[in-house]
Amino acid sequence: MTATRGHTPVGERLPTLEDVARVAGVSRATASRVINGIRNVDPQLNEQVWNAVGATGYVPNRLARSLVTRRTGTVALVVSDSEAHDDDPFLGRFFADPYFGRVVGGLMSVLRQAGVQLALQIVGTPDQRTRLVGDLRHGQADGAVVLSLPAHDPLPRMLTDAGVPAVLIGRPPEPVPIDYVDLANDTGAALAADHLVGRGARQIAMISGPADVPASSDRVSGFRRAMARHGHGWVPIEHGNFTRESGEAAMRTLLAAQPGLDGVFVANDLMALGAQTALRNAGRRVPDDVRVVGFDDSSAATAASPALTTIRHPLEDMAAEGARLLLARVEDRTMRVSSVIYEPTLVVRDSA
Amino acid sequence: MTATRGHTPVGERLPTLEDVARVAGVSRATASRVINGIRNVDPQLNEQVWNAVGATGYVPNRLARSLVTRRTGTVALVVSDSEAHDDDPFLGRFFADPYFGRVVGGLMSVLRQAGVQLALQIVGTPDQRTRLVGDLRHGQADGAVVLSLPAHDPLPRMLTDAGVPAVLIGRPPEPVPIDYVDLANDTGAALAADHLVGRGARQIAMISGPADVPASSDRVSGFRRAMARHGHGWVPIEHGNFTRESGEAAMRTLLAAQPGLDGVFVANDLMALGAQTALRNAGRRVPDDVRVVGFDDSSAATAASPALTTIRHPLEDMAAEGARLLLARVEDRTMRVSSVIYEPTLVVRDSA
DNA sequence: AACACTTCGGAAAGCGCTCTCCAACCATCC
DNA sequence: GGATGGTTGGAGAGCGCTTTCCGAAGTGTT
Repeated sequence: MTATRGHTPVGERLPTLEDVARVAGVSRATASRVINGIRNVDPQLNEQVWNAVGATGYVPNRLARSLVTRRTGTVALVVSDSEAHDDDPFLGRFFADPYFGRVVGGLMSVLRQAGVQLALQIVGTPDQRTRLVGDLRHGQADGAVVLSLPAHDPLPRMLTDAGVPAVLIGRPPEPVPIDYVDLANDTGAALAADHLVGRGARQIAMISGPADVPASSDRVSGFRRAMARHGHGWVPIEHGNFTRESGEAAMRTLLAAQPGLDGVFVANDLMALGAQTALRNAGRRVPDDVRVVGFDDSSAATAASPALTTIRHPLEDMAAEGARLLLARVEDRTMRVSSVIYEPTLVVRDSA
Repeated sequence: MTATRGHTPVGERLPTLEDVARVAGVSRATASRVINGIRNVDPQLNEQVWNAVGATGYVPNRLARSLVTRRTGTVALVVSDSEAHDDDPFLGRFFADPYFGRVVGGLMSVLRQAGVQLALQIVGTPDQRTRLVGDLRHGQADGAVVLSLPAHDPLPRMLTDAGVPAVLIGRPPEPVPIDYVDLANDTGAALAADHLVGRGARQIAMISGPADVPASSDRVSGFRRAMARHGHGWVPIEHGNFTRESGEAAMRTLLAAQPGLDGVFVANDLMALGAQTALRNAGRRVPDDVRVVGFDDSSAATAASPALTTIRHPLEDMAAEGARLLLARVEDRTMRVSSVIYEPTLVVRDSA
């Protein structure tokens, strides 16, 4: 069936508010009021208008509406990657990682109910950043959720300066007056430390992520502090870059330097997978010879063998809270800048 | 610094084209032409306008522009889930699955370069479908990429009827004149069959997905046909629902019915993971006692132990092609309806 | 019955932009 | 020198909607 079958035809174009008004025998203003439920309108006219809406098959034009209301019913999900080239393979990995999807899922769980849609934006170059901020100031979207990847990202600051409602997933690398949700990474690391020690490990090392990523450095400092409390004033740490391969390499290095190692905390599950491979290749059994604790409780953790003991962050909940925070700020821009920190939990499986 | 620092102030509001024109000493029309690079404009005026743009910090308002050009520079990514309740836990799983992210990554790789952004939409109820189609007809987005989950989804048909440019990822369950990209699921299943037989398996079964999902039924029929060619006129098949748990359960059932089983093709990696667990619990070694072949080559496949032999689909490439197809149709709506089918490949790892 | 007070619908002014006309201008040609 | 053709810039009409501002009713009070 064609789209207008059964409707009062109005030529080729889509029915507009004008058409509805004409059919209902009222003015455009009245039709608008009825449709938006503004002010008391005579029940009689009210019905006439709704009938006309039905007869014409009218659907409001969001664009036109947004132009005047300055509200779009859209928030931007900005993936900020300072090194992004146009076909950065890194981005492919990023999207394929469940991290991205979990964030989207968490956001959508809140946004859907508010009837808000999510527009995905990727920015890499300074140029793209400027354009993005410009578009956002124009109300291209009502606000932005920022997934900031690089260590020194000017974007959060630019957004606050421009007065764009924005919320960060993960704390800003440098202090910026911006709303954010984050995980207590240090507490999570401490949980891992306590567990390793509790399981009787004596020679404990850590495989960390890049030093300049906040989440990563927080895990390092949290782990160091907790280990110190357990009497380990110094902990060998090897850096990786959150990939499986880097975890495997780091584990080999660690093992070479300290063959008696019997416990390792790895800053994410993917690297932990690599570490397990390295351990297996070195003839170590997990968890009997070496205890391994990961971080993230990603799907990799349950797929691993032995299944990974790891630190779980409620990423969906965090993202959902971020969405709520953003929506609140869109509503009231003068709201006090706030942050919400989530506590991670230890998930004990087989690796430690 | 405030946003207008260093700019010719124009009061509280953002600079408009009008402001630029005034500063440049030309008419709004001329300023518009310069900014959009239309027609030959006197180089002198051209420069004046660009200077004015710099001086005012002007950024075009996309909304206003879209309203008149009827082009938004946005395509919608529609996740169609007929059973979606407002807080459907299924959707959470869907987003967390790398499938979603890989599609997004593939789409973005093309869309980014075209300067097009992606707006995520989830539709479940008939009501939401109608609204979505209405919005799309209005040019809320230039087109739609549809991820259709349910078996009998009216959405594809609705979109073509409404004349909205759209492309499906995965073939439509019922024939609809709509562009789509898909995987040769049957060929992939045949690959698995050949491999299992080639490895010497004699008693082969399959764990399939829901019968009414095209991708799933194609894998079943492809597998059956290939097995028939190898002389296995009949293959026991147990249904799962693509989750790990259902794979485990299906494997147990299969094993109970046919203890001598020595090869199994599982319609996706996640269920294959579950199947491996069930096999291990039943004291079967993989691949020595039972060979296992999965499907998808998801991250679960490499994380599994033993690592999964599986069928790889180039999902990113497929999504990218989908984006290209859509962009082409947006450009030329009369384009012939076309589909692109990708060939899967066998990835041999340790499980078979 | 005259007054103030409230309620309600319509006219019209935008929101910021594009693009069609049309007038003005320049160069060219007979 | 006037007619011709080709550029180029400006005026202004929209795109579809919301919302302010008013005037016209309707309600209640003295």
